Amino acid sequence: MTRSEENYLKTIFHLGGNDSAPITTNAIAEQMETKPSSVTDMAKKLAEKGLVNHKKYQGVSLTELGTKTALGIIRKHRLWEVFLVKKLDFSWDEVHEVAEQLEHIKSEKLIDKIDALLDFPKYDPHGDPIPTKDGKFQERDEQLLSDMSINSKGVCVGVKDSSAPFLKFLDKNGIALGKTIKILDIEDFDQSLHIEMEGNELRISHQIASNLFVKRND
Amino acid sequence: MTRSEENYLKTIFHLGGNDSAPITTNAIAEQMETKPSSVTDMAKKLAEKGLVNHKKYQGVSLTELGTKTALGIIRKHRLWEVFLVKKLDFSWDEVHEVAEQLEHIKSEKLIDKIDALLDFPKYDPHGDPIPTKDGKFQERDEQLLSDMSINSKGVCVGVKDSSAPFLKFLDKNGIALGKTIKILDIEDFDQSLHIEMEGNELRISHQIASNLFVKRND
DNA sequence: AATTAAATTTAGACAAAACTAAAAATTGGT
DNA sequence: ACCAATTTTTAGTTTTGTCTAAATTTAATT
Repeated sequence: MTRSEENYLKTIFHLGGNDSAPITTNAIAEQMETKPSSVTDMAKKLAEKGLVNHKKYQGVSLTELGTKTALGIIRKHRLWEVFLVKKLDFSWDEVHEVAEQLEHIKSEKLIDKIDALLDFPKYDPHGDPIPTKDGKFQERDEQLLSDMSINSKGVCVGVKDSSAPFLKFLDKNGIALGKTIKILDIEDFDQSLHIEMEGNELRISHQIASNLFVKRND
Repeated sequence: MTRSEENYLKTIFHLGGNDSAPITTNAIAEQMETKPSSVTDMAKKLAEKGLVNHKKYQGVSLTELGTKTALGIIRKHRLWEVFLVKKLDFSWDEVHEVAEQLEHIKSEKLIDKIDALLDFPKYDPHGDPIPTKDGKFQERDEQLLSDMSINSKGVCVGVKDSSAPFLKFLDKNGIALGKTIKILDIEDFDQSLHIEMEGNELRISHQIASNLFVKRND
């Protein structure tokens, strides 16, 4: 497996899609900031290796093997992110870039030892679940803060957008995973939210709320 | 810097050589298990980037910039080796392969944090010195066990050959860095050594002794 | 000094992964 | 059902790093 092949598999996985709703080459190209023709070339190669299904003009979907492989890479990415935050004091907005490199290191023993060192974490610093060694996902009961109603409460368990600017915004406003948020009011005009968090009240836009996952507990 | 360029610089550094005694393309090719013509191609590229000096048919030597770059890679390699042994319980014969991959990760912050986590080690698990951030080497007063004389004593401080088979041999015989060795006798016939180490006596071949660095202390 | 042997470089080719531009297939609208 | 617009693929080119085979330079020997 080359680095490029691994990156394609990961992207295809993240774009979702299944046999009945395959991913278009255009979508993959846009996500990877490359050209559709390059995607077609790679799709052929991956199809030959049995990692994706690809019918001409009909898009791409992961095979079982491809899914397993993608999950392995995502597992490594997320474990390295936890390592960087917990052991090396990186902040959650700094880890992605480095993990993009570390996820391609080939050593089963290495990643298993990192897993053990971290005491087998279930979630990465952004709240995304870490697949188990045998490719199982710990799905979680969660919903977007923007989908909740007035007076409901929930614990912040993840972010949908894990870009540095968004994460820095959260830091600046004291929003972090594990904190409990109560919705005091929702503005009719722009759907902005008035929330309470650890005794403090603050206002956040709908766009912020629609990128925060919470676990409802009221 | 591509991975390949980094590997060439590292190899050229390890082969030693200086401006008055440059490394031949053949030597580099043999070390890297590639062809001399490939080395010539890369030598040109590295020369253009100011990393090596290369005169046609006259071999290759590192420039100051090339040396600095090579030391940076070697620093990363050796720090990762220490990490693998101290934090993840790898044995010293397992670390090289993985470190060969990890040394190419590009993040100054990452390697500085690893350095700090390990409490700024001066030597790697094979006793090789770790260059400082500004490219300084901690040279050490050491000599080969095979160059010492009868009745002299020394502490084992490094291995010349760090291949897995040799390291496993040492493990099997209880030889490790930090142990004190006294030479009881040297056999005229084959230069094999009769040594004492922590109360035990054993016999080792000249070949073994010529791959063990000790610091004399008698 | 000439010739041969060895080392090194050049020239041309290939594979991987990308690109551009052109061709082909699909989709949607009428 | 057809035409136009969009999407996707093909064909041909580029770059990086490698190779083989041929040519060239250096070194060694007589």
